[in-house]
Amino acid sequence: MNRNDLRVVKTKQALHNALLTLLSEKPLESISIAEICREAKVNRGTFYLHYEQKEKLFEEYFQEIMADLNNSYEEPYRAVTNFNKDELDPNTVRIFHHIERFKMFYRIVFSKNVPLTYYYMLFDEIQALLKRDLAQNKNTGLSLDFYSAYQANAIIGIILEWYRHDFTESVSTLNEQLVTILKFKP
Amino acid sequence: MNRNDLRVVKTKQALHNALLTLLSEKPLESISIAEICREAKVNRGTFYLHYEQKEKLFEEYFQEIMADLNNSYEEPYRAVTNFNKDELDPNTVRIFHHIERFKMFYRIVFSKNVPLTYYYMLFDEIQALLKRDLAQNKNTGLSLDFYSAYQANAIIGIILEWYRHDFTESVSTLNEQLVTILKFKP
DNA sequence: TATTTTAATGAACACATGTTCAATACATAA
DNA sequence: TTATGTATTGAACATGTGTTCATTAAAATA
Repeated sequence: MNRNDLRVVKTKQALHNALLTLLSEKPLESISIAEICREAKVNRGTFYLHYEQKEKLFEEYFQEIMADLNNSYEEPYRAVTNFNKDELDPNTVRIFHHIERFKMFYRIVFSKNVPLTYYYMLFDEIQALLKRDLAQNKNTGLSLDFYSAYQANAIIGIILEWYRHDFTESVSTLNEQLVTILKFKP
Repeated sequence: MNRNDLRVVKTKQALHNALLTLLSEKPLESISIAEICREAKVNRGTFYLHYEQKEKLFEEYFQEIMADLNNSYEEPYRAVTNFNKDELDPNTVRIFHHIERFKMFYRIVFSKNVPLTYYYMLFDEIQALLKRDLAQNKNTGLSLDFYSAYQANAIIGIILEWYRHDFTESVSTLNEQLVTILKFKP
């Protein structure tokens, strides 16, 4: 399957557009593959030539979003992960901006009936960012795998709670909360 | 639908046993409702009388596991959540024991193609435990919702990483890692 | 035990899934 | 432009999904 073949490009584009159209009408879980194909005017067999599930199609979008998280927010996010807690400026935390920007996607990612795949994609991305920054600290007895998993998922915990509040709080409120938590010594 | 009616009890039991039998052969995602009903010798229509999806059936088991997490581990877990970090004895942390005990279930809960539902059930349970313990600390500017979400999901982050290592590390190694992380001041 | 109530059944329905295969249409490269 | 390669199509098939409804069987209760 040659990804550059115009036929392939056309088909994938049609499926992408069809999914986006349908997503604006109803949630991912109630969209069928047959429906996507009807909308895209693509044979159902052709769908299976490119994707196993409708989730794989959505995954292609999500990868672009993960690239955004990685590229645009790497530097400012590092400010948090460095854990210079007392010098930390809430406004340098960019991750919540990113989430807010792609709110409609994260509503899907965090919805109950969606597979864990997307959660792992987000987790992997943040954990990789953290690992890069934490690699310097060679603390004896501290496993980089577990420590980065701990910190990465903690951040996602806040995002999860934010999602459950239907993203009502402002980005700066979230930033302040994170900074307060990181500074807090019980 | 009377939950005490013997017919209901019998049907649910048959479906429970059928699911357990099939789960020992293959993953949840590749088990069909029709298959469960054939195995349980229950009419497919009857299944829909009690559950909407096969996931709801699995959920009934998982609720028992959550009850175990809540009951047996509440007290010792509190030792961690009190954040008397320097006095903390790694052996008092019981949550990893619980996970290890129900390893086969958590393999399902954390697998890629399973819906987020179970993740939320685990998250809710741990967050509720934390909220109970953290309610005393009335720290200005610190939201209990976000702080407990942060801490609860951080713990799950460690469990997630453990799952990805296929639970190879020992429980005491996990306990030590958690204590080290909690003591660590960057 | 006899009567009432209601859960379970089987059959049928329209639609979705996942797969196969020969026929066709359309890019790419000669 | 033509020849070659291959992505796409349509049709078919077995199976699964989710729902309805009259009938049957088995509990609860009187």
